[in-house]
Amino acid sequence: MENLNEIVFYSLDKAIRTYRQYAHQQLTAQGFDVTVDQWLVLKALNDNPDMPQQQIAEMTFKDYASLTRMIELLVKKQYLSRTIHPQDRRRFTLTLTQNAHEVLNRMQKVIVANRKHALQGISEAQIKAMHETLGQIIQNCNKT
Amino acid sequence: MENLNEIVFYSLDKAIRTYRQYAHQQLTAQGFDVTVDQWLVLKALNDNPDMPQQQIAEMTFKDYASLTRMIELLVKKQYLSRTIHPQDRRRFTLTLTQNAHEVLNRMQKVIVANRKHALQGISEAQIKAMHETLGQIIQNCNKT
DNA sequence: TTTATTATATTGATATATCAATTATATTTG
DNA sequence: CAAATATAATTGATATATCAATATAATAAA
Repeated sequence: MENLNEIVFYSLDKAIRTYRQYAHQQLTAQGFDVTVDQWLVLKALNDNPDMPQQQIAEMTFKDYASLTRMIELLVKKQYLSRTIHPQDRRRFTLTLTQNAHEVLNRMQKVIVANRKHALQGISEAQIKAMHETLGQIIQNCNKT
Repeated sequence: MENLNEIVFYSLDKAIRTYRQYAHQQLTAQGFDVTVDQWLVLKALNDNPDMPQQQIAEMTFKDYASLTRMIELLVKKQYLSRTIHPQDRRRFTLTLTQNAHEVLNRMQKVIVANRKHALQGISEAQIKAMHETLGQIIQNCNKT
């Protein structure tokens, strides 16, 4: 019991990696060329149209630099269009293309199915408990 | 309550990222030039001297290709020495240098403190429950 | 024993993570 | 208004993740 604390972070790491692998496999198997991370960014941009990139980055748990590069990629893939922001010329207005909307719609079913698959046999109560524990860990690690 | 399932993976992701950031900060603050991942690989190699890289990779949840590159780095940093395996010339024997042993010893205290910090205010029972839930997720995602 | 197959590890290409430095623009302050 | 400061985003350098392809050696099959 003494070393239980010591390995829970490995399980955490392993669980999220295993889930990501599974989710990615399902998506590519269905012919989507959007990664889980790219999906997350598109979703966040879609739900928060006029939000600065930095806040999108925080919302998606991504580094600013990473986000910049992901956005470049999504523009190149023609899922995003980037125009200068009318009020603040340091910023950009990022708009999802029609193509992006279609892909998001088609992906939704797979995403939901992935989560359901990953949570098979786990009760709402367990999920809630884990959620709370994770919240505590996040809080702890944000303190010095 | 309906969308609880849908966000637990974000919390998972966020928790492990936040923990890694915290752990990394603590290590660099104490002057260590070994990342958490590198530490994990050194530890695994130390505990399993004659194990093939593929198994080390599985044990550390790393991709084979990633591991190859991490090992290169660790050799360059003079934490590992690499010699051809006497029984199987496709393989290498990886040995920790004296320097690596010393660093591992000195890091141990910080690593343990990091985990303790991250788990403040969380009971053994909660940790155990989370551990089980994570195990179930891992199992689920390893099935088709 | 030669060939085919399998196993071990590396390499290349691309995506993401992180830190530090930089550019461009806005805002504040003197 | 001009200088200092702050903000938004990008860029560079390095580390890691992932997939596909390759090289080399070991083993199995013909």
